[in-house]
Amino acid sequence: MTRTDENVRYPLRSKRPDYAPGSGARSVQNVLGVLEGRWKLIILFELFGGRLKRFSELERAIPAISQKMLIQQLRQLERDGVVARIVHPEVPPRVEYHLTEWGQRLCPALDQLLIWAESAPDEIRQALIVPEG
Amino acid sequence: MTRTDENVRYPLRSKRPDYAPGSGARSVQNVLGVLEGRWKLIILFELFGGRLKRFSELERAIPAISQKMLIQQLRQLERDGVVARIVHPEVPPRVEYHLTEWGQRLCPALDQLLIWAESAPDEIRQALIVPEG
DNA sequence: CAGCATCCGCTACGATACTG
DNA sequence: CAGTATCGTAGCGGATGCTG
Repeated sequence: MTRTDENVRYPLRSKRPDYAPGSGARSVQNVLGVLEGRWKLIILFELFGGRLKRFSELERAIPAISQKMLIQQLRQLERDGVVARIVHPEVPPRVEYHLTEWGQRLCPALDQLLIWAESAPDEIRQALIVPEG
Repeated sequence: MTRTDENVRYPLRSKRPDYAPGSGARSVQNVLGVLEGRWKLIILFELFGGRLKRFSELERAIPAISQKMLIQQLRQLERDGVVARIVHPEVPPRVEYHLTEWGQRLCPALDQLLIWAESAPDEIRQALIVPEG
């Protein structure tokens, strides 16, 4: 068992705000927490493109991610019902990931987010450039 | 100067992935990083509702946030051109926050996110309930 | 190939106390 | 009222090595 990592659920990051407790807002915040995590969005963007993707395909598609993080984020997304995993009973093993039905419904939202991001004023895009590779 | 906190810019969480370097993807990732942070979305939702809001109004609206975090997140949002700050030269001081024009353009995206969040299957909403207050 | 296990640095976040 | 300063901590995320 890992010490801290891994299977913790943290809606909108670790301890949730007791924000409008009991109301709809609270649960919406919880649900949005599903998207938290450094690589979740990137992974989702990747899966939107190509229906089914193998673990190694995702690794190649996102060179900067470590194996640990890739698995961890995928597992959390799976646990939260956004992506699903297909294990092919073969040797060597083949595992494929894809979006669940609910996960696919994210598309419009992410599209809008992209549109917004691309509408960023030049000054802001400039300011956001982080030097050093 | 604070040790680590505060004025760090961390697109999509601290060190960005050298994901599709040079392409548009990279800068989109950077821009989306603007929304990162535990309270950013909550604050933005709050500001969508009521045009101008005072610091203390935000505090009251989001009881679980600490002063430090509220300021920090507001400052970052301000720096990134999403919210703006109006300081009224009065005693006692009055400061009001509101969305910039670009910030307002986030509305469709956040709307879609809400729609998605509310479309969560009951099983998932159930699973997301975190016990203990 | 897909994945766990483990050690570890770093930092985002929280709680508390103080100020103009 | 609207902040700043400081300290302590959880746990995210990286690197490396091992397994079926």
